[in-house]
Amino acid sequence: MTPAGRRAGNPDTRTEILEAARDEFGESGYRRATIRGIARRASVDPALIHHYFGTKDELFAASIALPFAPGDLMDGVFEGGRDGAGRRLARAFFTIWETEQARASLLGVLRTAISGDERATAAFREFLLEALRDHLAAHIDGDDARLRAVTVASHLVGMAITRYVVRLEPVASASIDDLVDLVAPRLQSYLDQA
Amino acid sequence: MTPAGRRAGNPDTRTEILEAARDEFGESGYRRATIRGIARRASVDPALIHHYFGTKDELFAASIALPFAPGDLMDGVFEGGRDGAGRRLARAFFTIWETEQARASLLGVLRTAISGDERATAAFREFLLEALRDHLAAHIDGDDARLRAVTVASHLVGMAITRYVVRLEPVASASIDDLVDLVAPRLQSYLDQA
DNA sequence: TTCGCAATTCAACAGGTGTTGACAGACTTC
DNA sequence: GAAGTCTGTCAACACCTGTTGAATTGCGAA
Repeated sequence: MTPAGRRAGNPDTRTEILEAARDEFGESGYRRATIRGIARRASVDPALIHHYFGTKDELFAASIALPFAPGDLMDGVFEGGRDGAGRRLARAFFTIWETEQARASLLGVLRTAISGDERATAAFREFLLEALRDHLAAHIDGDDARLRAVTVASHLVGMAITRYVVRLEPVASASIDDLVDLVAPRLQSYLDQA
Repeated sequence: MTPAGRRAGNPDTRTEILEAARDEFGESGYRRATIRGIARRASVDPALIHHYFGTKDELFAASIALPFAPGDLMDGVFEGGRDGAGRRLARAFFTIWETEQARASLLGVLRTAISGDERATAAFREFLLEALRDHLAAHIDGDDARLRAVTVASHLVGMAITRYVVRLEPVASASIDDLVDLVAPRLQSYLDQA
């Protein structure tokens, strides 16, 4: 189709590849996604992907970079103290998932981690640890603080799966406001119970 | 290694293959699991698998059969009315996941559904619908009954993922009693709120 | 203008995959 | 004990995968 050699103009093909990769990994996870599929989506030869990003591993790593720092986000959630933190947490969580780029990245990580790949699982575990569990536990009292923190994280992960992965109604097309109203009180109760 | 031809004795090789398949699909999901890997685990030639089960699809279908009927289970949960149903639901859920065979099957379904395979996702959706959402919603009042039912299911799915898939501590090695104590009140509150 | 470098494709590799058909050995039945 | 059926392996197929090296074309600087 496309003739060999450099194209006319100065198209940002590298970025197009990265976006195609993010979408493909988001839809299929690491294993099911193929270099050839990503190349097709970016209208590019597979070899070009290796030219820019090296191995499939490195491409995946580059494609799941998040447009925010989880730590900062958690700081915002607890800025006003524990009162209302459940609500702010729920809103922050769903808001992130609604932004297209973040959703694709998060889906890629989630799908890959759950697929059974040991390295991906470990990475996801670290992510949940640093981003959620430890920050949450720091604001919970009692000796089961970490247990309750992970339970909060579990609830959120579960919501993401039914809404964005399985797309089960009526959660899939509920408004964020409704979801926050519903979930926030239970999250808060996990945080508060002494 | 093993000589060609029928083996001595009457070993139930078919069952061994099925167990190997269940374990392999449970660890890796449909895509990552390979016929050759299952054959290796069952100490058998790959062709024998096709002889017994036909295609990989059919083997997967045979391997995820659950040793219980979800409908019956839900009947038990609501037998004594809505009072205490949250607790009975949580206990039933974790108890099932603790039985080895069921866990492998459930992991296989979960991993495959979340991997992005459209057919598997649809199947999982139907499963959640029939097994959880509709049964739960029938015992919840208010016009957001289905929304709250799916939220309950989401929480449970999330717990299964952190405990059995990601194995994030301290949820991974908490006792079932502790988990039930923690989660049941919130499930109950989803069921009760009018 | 020319020259080097970056962008891009082409063709091929080595390896893994599901699946198939032909063959071999042991149990079952008459 | 011979015939037939079930259990099992071997060898090969067609296909898809990630990856590589060489070749081709355009851009920017000297």
